[in-house]
Amino acid sequence: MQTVLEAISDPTRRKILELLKRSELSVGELNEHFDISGASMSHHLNKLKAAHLVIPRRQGQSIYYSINTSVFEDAAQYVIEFFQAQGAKKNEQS
Amino acid sequence: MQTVLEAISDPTRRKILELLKRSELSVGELNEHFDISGASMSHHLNKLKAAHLVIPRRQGQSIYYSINTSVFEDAAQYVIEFFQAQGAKKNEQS
DNA sequence: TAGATAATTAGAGCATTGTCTAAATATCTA
DNA sequence: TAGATATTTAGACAATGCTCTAATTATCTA
Repeated sequence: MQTVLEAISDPTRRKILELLKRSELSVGELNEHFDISGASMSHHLNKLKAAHLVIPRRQGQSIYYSINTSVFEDAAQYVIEFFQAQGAKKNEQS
Repeated sequence: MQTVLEAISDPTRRKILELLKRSELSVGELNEHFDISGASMSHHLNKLKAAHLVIPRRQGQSIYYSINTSVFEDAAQYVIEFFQAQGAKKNEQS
């Protein structure tokens, strides 16, 4: 979970995830949405891969990335619970 | 929101928040739960303050910190939406 | 097989982060 | 007012992160 939270703490990587939520994209297609080098894009994709948030699929010369739904949902669950515990505390007090 | 996500990407700060969700604590009381110096604890509390996730209250020589509920809930909402959009996409596809 | 294209890896530069000790600030109490 | 206690700030240090260009790897195609 640590790698997931670090992964989504960077704005570029959150934007990558937002784009991939809409559709699978190649590295080149992804990079059209940013002002960074291909090497930097690879760096961010490596972090997302390390957190198992994305999955690469080679097709010819291109590599297409897509969201790893199961990890994405696990992360959602963790973060939601982390924050909602406060709501629970509030109810206890009232 | 950026500062909030960076704030919760650190394990020490998440643990601080978990402790404060249960009850307001002074810096010294908080620090008993960690193996770091008081200066490091101050550093983390500064980050949490910068994200408006916690609120300090001086009482005598001690400073008590508590969760800033409204920001905490805003952050929850943001993160939930960020992750749940993927669920929405899944439904579209099915 | 060469050359072109797509992506990753290597290596360096610079900023940021988390840690520490020491010094400074704020408050209490004798 | 002095000394003690609680916390923050200053300054330094090592590790990590994001960026770049250049080189490397993998694939396709003529």
